[in-house]
Amino acid sequence: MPELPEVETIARWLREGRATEPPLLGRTITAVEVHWPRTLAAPDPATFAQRLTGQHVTAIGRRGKFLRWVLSGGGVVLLHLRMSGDLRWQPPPAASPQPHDRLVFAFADGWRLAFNDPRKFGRVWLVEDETSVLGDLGPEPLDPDLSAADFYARLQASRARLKPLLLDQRFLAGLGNIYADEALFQAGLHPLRPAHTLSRTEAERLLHAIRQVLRAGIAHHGASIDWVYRGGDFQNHFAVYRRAGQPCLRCGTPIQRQLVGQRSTHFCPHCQV
DNA sequence: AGCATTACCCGCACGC
DNA sequence: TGCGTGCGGGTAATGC
Repeated sequence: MPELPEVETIARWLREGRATEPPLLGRTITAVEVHWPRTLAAPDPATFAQRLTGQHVTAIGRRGKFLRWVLSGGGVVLLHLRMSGDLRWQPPPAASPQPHDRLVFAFADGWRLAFNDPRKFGRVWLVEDETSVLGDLGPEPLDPDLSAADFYARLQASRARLKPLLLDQRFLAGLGNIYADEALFQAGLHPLRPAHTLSRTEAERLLHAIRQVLRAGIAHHGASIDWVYRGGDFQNHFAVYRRAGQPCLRCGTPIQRQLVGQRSTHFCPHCQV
């Protein structure tokens, strides 16, 4: 799934539609099918379907890795695709559900939008107060209001290792495994380095690297590294992720792979000290 | 004790 | 066939 860049991309095409797909904005919801109830974090399926019927989405946004739909009649739908979630438009006439369709939104003109999720990790909420779900998220790395000084202060406040810290959505919202590895490489920082040991200069370098890597990921519509998602081509621009044993693009030293906090982590043992 | 940090685990599909 | 791996994070367990 979709780390931030892909969520950004999905938000864009939900808003604008693609050549062969309608935009989500303004289309009236006539029914909601719940094929896998556990996908709904809240409320219960009957309430969810009843409250959405007759409404339309007036605005689409993103916060961290959450997609955000503002509803005409009040309330907000939040969607998290996790590892294998996907949103798929289905043209009329309505066919039987695809394998792994967990939630299907049906619209007045016959088009349908399916939340498809093989691994069943994805979640959808319908809330009045979105802070109940998004409240603990850290700042947006691409927000210009996040200053280098702020970022340095946040690093100073933590004794955690850099890699797990970058994946902690309370520290920073939206970074995932690929982008954490790529950003640490670009900043020349070792993933096991304790956060509070970074200098101001190193903190500034890291923030800059994070922003650059995220912008590159967005520009390439995310990465397609396995069967889950095949939209973007950022995988062709990885410096370290999934390149274990291959030569570092900067110094030629073989890239190392190591589990850190249960997540596979890739780095150059020479460039990242 | 109380906080911060880390490990386990959740469905499923794929490649070796 | 079996095993390792995974674009994530809630919760239980552990560490300080």
